[in-house]
Amino acid sequence: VDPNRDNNPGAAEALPEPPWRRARKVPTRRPLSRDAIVETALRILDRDGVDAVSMRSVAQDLGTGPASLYWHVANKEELLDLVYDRIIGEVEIPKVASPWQEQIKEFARAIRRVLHGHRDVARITLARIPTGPNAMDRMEWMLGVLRGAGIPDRAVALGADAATLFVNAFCYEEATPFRAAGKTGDIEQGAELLEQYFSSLPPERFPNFAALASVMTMGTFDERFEFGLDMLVRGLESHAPPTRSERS
Amino acid sequence: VDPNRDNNPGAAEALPEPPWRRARKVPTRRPLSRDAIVETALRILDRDGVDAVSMRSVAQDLGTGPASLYWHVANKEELLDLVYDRIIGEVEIPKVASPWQEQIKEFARAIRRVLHGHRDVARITLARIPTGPNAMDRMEWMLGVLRGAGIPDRAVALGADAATLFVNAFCYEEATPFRAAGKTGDIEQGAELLEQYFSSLPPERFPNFAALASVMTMGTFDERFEFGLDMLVRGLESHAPPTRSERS
DNA sequence: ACCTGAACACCGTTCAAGT
DNA sequence: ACCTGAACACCGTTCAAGT
Repeated sequence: VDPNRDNNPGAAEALPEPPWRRARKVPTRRPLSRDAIVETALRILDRDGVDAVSMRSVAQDLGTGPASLYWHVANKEELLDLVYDRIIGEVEIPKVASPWQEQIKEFARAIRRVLHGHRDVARITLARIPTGPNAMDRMEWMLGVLRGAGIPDRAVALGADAATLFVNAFCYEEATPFRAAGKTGDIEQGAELLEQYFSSLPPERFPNFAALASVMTMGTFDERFEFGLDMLVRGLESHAPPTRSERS
Repeated sequence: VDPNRDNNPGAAEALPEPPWRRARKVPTRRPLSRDAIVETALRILDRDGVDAVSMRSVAQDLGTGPASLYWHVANKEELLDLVYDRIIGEVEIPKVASPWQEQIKEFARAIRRVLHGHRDVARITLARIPTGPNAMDRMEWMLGVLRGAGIPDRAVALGADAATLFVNAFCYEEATPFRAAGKTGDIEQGAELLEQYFSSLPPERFPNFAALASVMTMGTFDERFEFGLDMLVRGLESHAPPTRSERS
């Protein structure tokens, strides 16, 4: 786009500017647009995390004031919706012909990977019902896989819902830095403090914590995710018709 | 507490004030305390929801300024931790002797009920690792039930984790008013709009949505919760040793 | 030991006015 | 049609000072 050019559809074809005429006030930036705003928000998110994305910070990065954004997006909520759908678009839909259980798991892992690639973006996924085109395509795919597995419609709808909830909630937790009793810190340090706390508990009141202390805090996020995913798929499986090997 | 009374442990036993002496400056409120602050925060939460709880609003209800709270709580995060543990204390630990599956389900339902009784408090549960005494007692109980079911330690720890995640995430979603593309509204209206949207989708791109449209949006929260809960318990069950009837 | 006022560095959104 | 400045009504937290 040439900002020195008139953008008037009804006008005669534009001619080159006469050389003696001064160029129009030099534009310090390209014009605002929904896309430019979303892109900027995403850049700030990737750089400084979700809390750093504000109407003000986005506006500042675009060289304008916060009020100017409201022509292009309804409010912050809508802006985050757009950012989110853009990120979900990065999730590749598995197209290998593997058993449906493995396809679902691989898809869940892909979502986790992509969310992880954008700082703590997972913290904005839970509140919203994803209706953007990218999210819709992926949900459509998931419904297809489950229906293809012979799971009854009701279980497909409710199961896909539960699966989405699990993945989002897990990533949400994972994206939240360790917080306990007002102290904020990183995860490594948090796990250590937590283990200390658990093993300091009076064992007569907390015999199970005492017995499980090592297992409770040892589980890495990967381990916890895979376990939850597996539980979920087992739950879904119990709604699927028996396979040939099970029937025999 | 009589505010006209000295609170000096080392002093001689207090006498009645001589009637001619003017009463001390009339105290407009009882002194601040952790408990009073938590109680006030909870009252505001119950009245106006989680977003209305701020250091400023709590302070105002107590007749003071926000800075005064910081002597008693480290920060807002810690205050919310305390409020949360207090609410979790309302969850009754099931003590009926029913099968472990039913105990877990009843417990999950109790948590949902209690969270529901306090507006959108579920929106603060996900980020925090509950380490308050009430939450710890309840987790201890849950670990006991799962271990009692013969589930191996690793599966107990990871399974309890996943179960907590599910209940909290579900209630979180349930507590969030319908939000889509920046529009905010209540849930009834949201379900309607969502159904409209789903059934307006091009069926050649979204055949599964088209087929499931009614099932997707029809599911009430109760139905979705029970389904997810059941899936979860089925997943846990698959880690338990076979029962007598299954062995035979 | 406990509380306070004032200040710092922020928010999202609206609205009349400008081009 | 698109952008702006200024204002409104908020935030959480700190810190020196008071009692």
